[in-house]
Amino acid sequence: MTNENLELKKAGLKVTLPRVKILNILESSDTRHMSAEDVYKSLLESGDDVGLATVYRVLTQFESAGLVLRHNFEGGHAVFELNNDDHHDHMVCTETGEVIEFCDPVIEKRQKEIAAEHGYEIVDHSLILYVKPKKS
Amino acid sequence: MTNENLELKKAGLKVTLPRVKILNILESSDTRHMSAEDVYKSLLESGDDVGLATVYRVLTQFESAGLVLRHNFEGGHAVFELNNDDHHDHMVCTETGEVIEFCDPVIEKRQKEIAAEHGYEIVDHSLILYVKPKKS
DNA sequence: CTAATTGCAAAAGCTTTGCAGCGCA
DNA sequence: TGCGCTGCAAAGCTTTTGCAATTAG
Repeated sequence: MTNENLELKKAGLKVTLPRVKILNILESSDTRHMSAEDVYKSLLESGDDVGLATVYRVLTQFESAGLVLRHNFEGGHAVFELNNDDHHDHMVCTETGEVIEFCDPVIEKRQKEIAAEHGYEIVDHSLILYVKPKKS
Repeated sequence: MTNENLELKKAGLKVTLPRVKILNILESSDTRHMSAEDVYKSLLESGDDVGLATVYRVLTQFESAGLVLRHNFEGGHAVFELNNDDHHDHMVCTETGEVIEFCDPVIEKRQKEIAAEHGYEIVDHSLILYVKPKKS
């Protein structure tokens, strides 16, 4: 049994064609961050006839199962990426749209401390830097 | 001339009733962070007949003018707050919806450094901590 | 007076949902 | 076979836009 199928089973999801195909696209795409529309178009290009509604449903199920992460960058639509369990934040280039991942222990630590100072603990967090190439 | 009117003039916007009223609501509301819908409902409650479309248009103009800031917290709708020129980030309580503002120099500094390490400079950033009350 | 602004309704864009039919276990 | 899944179309939500009427300067 393939790796994808195992992941689906573990998530308690039936191994269906649309789910396997969507998982494949997320795994093989060279852009790690895709919108539902991106995934949908990618399916169409591969000649696979999957409805957009199904793409949304499957991505939402994957998110609940912890297989993918959903981000709300600016621009009105959500983007999804495979969850590799290596937490990171994002830097989005405002000129090229390029997305760079990073993780900074100093920031992570301060976040926890700040929440604690206010009597809270962190459930989740979202840090996005909107950047542009530096003139050197 | 009132303070609000001056702010509008400075922003190059005609001093119209809807604009003054919306600015007033933002200034006098006890919840600093309001959605367009919140502002709209608040207007209706005051007996002011302003269209929702106008609320959106005015808030967008205010944002362009630097009078307000727009944030995309989770939940599918944007929230607006008056821009006091004191930069801060946000902590949103997932249980009560309460919004707490904070600013941490250590994090701010690291953000700039990280962007620079990748050859970028920061245009804008968004840091939101989703938190819950800590069991003590 | 004239250009900017508004209100209404319609449209747009992303996402979700109802339902009948299809497919995996 | 049976329940879950899919596709389609329709609806939902927030936000934007076209246009005629109104208003500020």
